[in-house]
Amino acid sequence: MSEAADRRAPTMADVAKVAGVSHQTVSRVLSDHPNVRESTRIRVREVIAELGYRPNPAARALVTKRSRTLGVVAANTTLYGPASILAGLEHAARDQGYLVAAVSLDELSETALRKALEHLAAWGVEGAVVMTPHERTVTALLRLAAPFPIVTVEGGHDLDVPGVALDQYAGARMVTEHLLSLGHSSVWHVAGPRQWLEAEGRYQGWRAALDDAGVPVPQSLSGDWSAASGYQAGKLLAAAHASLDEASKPTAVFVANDHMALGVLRALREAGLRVPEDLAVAGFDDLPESDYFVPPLTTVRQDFAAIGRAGVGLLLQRIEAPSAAPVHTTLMPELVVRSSTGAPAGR
Amino acid sequence: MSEAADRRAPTMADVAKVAGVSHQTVSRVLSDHPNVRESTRIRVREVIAELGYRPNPAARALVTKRSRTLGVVAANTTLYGPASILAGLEHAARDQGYLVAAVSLDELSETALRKALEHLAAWGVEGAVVMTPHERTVTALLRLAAPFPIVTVEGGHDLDVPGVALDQYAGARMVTEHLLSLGHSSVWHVAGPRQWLEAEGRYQGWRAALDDAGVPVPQSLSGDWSAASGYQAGKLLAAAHASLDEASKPTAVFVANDHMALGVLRALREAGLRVPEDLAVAGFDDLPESDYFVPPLTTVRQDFAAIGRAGVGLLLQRIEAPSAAPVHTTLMPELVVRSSTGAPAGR
DNA sequence: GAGAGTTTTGTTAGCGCTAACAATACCGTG
DNA sequence: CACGGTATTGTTAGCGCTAACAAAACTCTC
Repeated sequence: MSEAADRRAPTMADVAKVAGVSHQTVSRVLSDHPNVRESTRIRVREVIAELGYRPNPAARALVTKRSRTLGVVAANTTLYGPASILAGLEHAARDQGYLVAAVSLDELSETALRKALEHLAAWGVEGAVVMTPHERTVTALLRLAAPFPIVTVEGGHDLDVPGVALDQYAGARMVTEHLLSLGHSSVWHVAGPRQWLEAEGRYQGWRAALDDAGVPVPQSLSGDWSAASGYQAGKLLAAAHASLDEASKPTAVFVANDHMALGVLRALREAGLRVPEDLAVAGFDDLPESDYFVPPLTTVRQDFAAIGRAGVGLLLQRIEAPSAAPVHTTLMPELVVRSSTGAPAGR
Repeated sequence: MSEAADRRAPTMADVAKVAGVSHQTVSRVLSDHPNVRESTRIRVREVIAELGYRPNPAARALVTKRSRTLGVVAANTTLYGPASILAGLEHAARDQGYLVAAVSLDELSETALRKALEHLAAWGVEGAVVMTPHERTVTALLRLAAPFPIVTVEGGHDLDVPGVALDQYAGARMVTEHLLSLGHSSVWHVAGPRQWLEAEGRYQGWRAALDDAGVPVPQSLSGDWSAASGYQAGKLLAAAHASLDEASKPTAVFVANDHMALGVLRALREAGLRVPEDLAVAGFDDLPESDYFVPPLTTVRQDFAAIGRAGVGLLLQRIEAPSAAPVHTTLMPELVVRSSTGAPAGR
């Protein structure tokens, strides 16, 4: 630290001078170019370490036209699912040498999405993953032309944008069939908001399972994913249980996510109904705490890390070959059976 | 689109040529420099819109030496609290014209933190917010010299790094005093892991409240923040309730977070204890679903958006004046009373 | 309507890096 | 040891932008 006032970060030229080579040779060492004599490589590496040299990413991006940055646009990042996917995406991107710029949408409007994409464009991201659970977001995305490739997560597959999604339909079928196999004459459903693609997929899977089994399809209820809305739906279920005749009263319900299922459980309990004896309940998501609900919740688990890896993989592929046909990746969920649908005594 | 093969993005020079001005004038329009004739400004703006010109952030960063990017390092981003803070930080940063690069730590080691900071450094962030809930992370942070300013969130205040934190101590006192005011002879505690600063703060607040009230301090239990660990602690509490004499058995417990409180509630229920009649329970965090636990949980709420704003504010301040004395901001939590500590009948 | 000031615009240089090409150094061969 | 070839290194240009300075163009005044 004796060299006075030289507080600015060392540049490639500084390294070159100290090592007694040209700056280009330093650049070659940094990019692992094969044609560098071993002794030179070692010497340059020493000087780099000694000076604490760090390549300037802006200069590199300027000349290579690659920012090595990916954007991620997500709504509801405080929910377990989206948050897990975000973490998975970041992990995968970092492994590939990319920085992740996160933008959270606090509202699902086209305007908010446009602003988010513009923000990312202004910083020159090479591509972005957009978590588009909502129908509105998807149509907005189709209208909006971003200056970089885009991949969707949970965005449905009838798009000409590549995407990764969990097979909501299959997951819903699994739970419904599990409930039917337990001897229930039918299965009720508390759906999520219809404009959410996940809600729609789960609804369709539930219906298809009932249709295939040839059992009657009860009126479906719906909520907004929150425990509060599940509680309201649960009160309706309790009322139906109390007032309908033996043949048509609900004995099993598939709730579209675990948070709402929590609300349902509470409402049933308050109404004096026992789970699963009077009414079996299943959810979707497998929150870490779902095993500690009263009773522990049967639910559907998804592999978020895999979703993140697939999303980043698809995006990088898209960046390399922007014109290739859009690819869709579908991941399978897994049924987790706990006592809310059977084994009344609990763990 | 008639100009063939001109697929590359327009540059400032292109805009200048079309508008019949020098590129510098375009630059001045972009940066709202006052000395530009109004008619020129309008003309340039038109051409910018017409060509769909977007300034190249790498070129700008190269010459200004400002990336206008902030890093955020966080562990446990799938938990409600950290996820909310992350969203708050992103929001505040975007308002200030900054991009947020998110890095999630999947392990709390010094190595993981170092790698995360190096990753951010390699992309030239101007500063970073590090969410350092764990003692180990904090000491690691002190050892690690990042080439940019750092601000901590929930990192404790005995550092020479500026930080924002919620007053855990005050929050814990509030709950404990609330329970004492209800007539309980003492309050038990299920703590978080001791190395977590939040856990420590809550523990100290609980103890201080008991000491000040001159009541006996029961043995404290502890968990790892998860519902599973809360369940284990709950079993111990139930056992204590069953076996201790009337004077020393637990009648009230303050659990260090809502997830563990959920586990405690389940264990107590399984043991046949009623909440709040046999044992009052309070948590900390106020999850969106805490109002739907059985029974609804008394807890402590924090303002995450405010934490985000404060963090970004502190960081920007630090970037402007890196040498200023470290400032610490403390935010006050709020007690939310629900039926798990009283009003047994519920809502 | 010339001179001094004030706007407004243009010109030049250079941020730190990589790509392309040019120039050496080194190798084995006959 | 001169030759062609290959391995290694150096030189030059330029990515797209802002800062600093230089030059016009426009104001006023008297």
